[in-house]
Amino acid sequence: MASKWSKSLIPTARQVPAEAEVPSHQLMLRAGIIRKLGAGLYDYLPLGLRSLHKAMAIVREEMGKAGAIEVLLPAMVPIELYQKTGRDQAYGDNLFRVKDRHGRENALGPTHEEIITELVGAYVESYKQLPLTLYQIQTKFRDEFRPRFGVLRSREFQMKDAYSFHTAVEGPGGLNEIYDAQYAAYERIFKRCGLPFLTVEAESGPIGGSASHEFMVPSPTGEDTIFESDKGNYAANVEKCETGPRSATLDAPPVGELAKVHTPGCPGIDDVAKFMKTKPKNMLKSLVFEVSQITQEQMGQLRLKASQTGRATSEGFFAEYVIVIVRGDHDVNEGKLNTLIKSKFGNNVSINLAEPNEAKEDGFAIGYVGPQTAISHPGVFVFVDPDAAQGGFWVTGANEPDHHVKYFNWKRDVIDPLGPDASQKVVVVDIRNAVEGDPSPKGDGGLLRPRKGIEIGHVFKLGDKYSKAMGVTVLLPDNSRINPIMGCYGIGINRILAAAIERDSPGMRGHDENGIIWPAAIAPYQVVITTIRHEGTAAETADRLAKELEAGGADVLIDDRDERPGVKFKDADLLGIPVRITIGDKALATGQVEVKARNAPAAAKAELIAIDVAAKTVLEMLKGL
RNA sequence: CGGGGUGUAGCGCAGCUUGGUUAGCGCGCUUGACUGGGGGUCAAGAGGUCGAGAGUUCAAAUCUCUCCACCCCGACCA
Repeated sequence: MASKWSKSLIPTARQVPAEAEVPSHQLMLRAGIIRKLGAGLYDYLPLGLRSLHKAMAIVREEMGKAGAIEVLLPAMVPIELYQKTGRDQAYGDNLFRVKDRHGRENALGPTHEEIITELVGAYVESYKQLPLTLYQIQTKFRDEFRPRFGVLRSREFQMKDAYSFHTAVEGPGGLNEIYDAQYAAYERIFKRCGLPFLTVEAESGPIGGSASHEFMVPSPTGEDTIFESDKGNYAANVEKCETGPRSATLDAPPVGELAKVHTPGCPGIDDVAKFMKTKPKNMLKSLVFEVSQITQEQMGQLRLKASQTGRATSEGFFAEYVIVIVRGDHDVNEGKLNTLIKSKFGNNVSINLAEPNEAKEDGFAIGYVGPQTAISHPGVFVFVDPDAAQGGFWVTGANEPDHHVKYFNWKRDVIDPLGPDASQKVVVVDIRNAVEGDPSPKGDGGLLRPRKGIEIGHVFKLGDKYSKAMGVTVLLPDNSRINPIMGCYGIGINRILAAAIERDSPGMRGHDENGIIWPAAIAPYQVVITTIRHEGTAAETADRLAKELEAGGADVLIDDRDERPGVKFKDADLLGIPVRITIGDKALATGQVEVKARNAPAAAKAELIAIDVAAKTVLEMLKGL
């Protein structure tokens, strides 16, 4: 049955609620799709739920085609499961915790690797049962620092999360095969949802794992920064984005005498630059990181506190602190740093910005640290970005509070004093976030260009991180046991809706000055029938057309309200239903109705079509929307 | 968590500086009339713990204190 507007709950608003900043948020509120209940908490009204369900249906179909099987796990899970993998710590305050009446602690799941692994551990005993891909569509909870942009970053949201289990990475049934199948399914899903998207290499973050890709809808309102090579053969999230070779020299001759400058109350780059009348790009920024070793059992909890500045461990030489030096106008990339640290010190270490007071006790003048620290702290490693490993007029910290130096020179002030240790202690390496114009890592002369994107999907190759931590094994043909290899694959369903409204690519605009322009596949209705006066023949014709359209598979909303035509037209545009059929006396007199696509230019006239063929014509039209 | 800001009718806002009738305006809502192809006109209405609590005062939306919620920027993150 077609829906009647007057019988539904579609509270449209003329004015934009003050809290909404981005177009999708504003329009979802104005069109009566969502309503805010609290920070990052939204009611989905009838229109919103319809779209959500449509996106879910597409996801389910494509998951099925990719061989994934649907399950439903509890949203509330015992905290012990997350403790087993250390993610109760890794997720930190983002994890919602609830105590039950017996005082038992539970988490509201932010993502379900542990829970699915537990399930598979219980029932999957043999390699014969693998590969296995399970998925669910479920409400996830994350206690975001700062929920914002409406449903783009909310504290409760619908996620499709799939998990695959394998005995091997390569070969038939291996992780790579399923990863590729999920990747392909994602491309089909987003294409069907009418989203212009690109896939980028990504950092895996607290989920962990070896490889990962994100699916991004380009949009100026996106929170992620993507870099693309202008040769079109490389794209990555800034968190992951590598750069091609950049030249570096620590041998450049000094351009002036090292001079200490009193810079009272200027710990920040910008303050110092202003104070010394120079630019951040002429400064060296030194960040102090603390390296800690972590045992497999107590991941994320045990921190080794060394008494000296450096010491020997089973891993070999072990630094307690690492200094990272980048140009003042650049940012340290913690993902790159993490990878670097792990390759140097082993997988059991983690790295964090040093706690200022602790570091001060250990002799670091936080806020005024410079590369010369490497000399006074024998155990400290120094990683230098190539752009910082140059000659020039460098301003940097003097390693004492309220003082900086100018004319710092690598060779004279660090390399030579260190002597033979220098090459081991001072390492030049790509350690910063990419910036516009950096060389592409493909090394083909391409240059990196930035843009913003909304992350709608993310796929990961997890390896055995979770199966190992959870103690899950399967038997192989030779009767040996392994921890299954895993992949995981997430889609933010709510974000599909917001991204559809935000989208702005040629021929794929998600909104204009009049309202939303839904892609037909996830529009709450495909057709809205607007009667100029809802009575008599017009009302009957509306019902008749609705019936024919529904027989053809389209969802129809009949605007049966006793409103003036102007109001109905404005609301129809605001809602963004792909096709509007207008029924008025003039056309009706000649047996016709008017048909207009929402994405047609506002000035374009509606097409007059005979009632008998109207449904057929509209159904045909919808295929292209 | 740091910085900034806002809480007055469903939505958007004024009033607060300088305390003083019954707290206003626009949109929306109700009723009636006229109207009827891009957010109509007129008339009559309904709707408020002024975020909460405490204090000062003869008197508090307005001044003071405490708390709460929300928004923006940042640090951190799907």
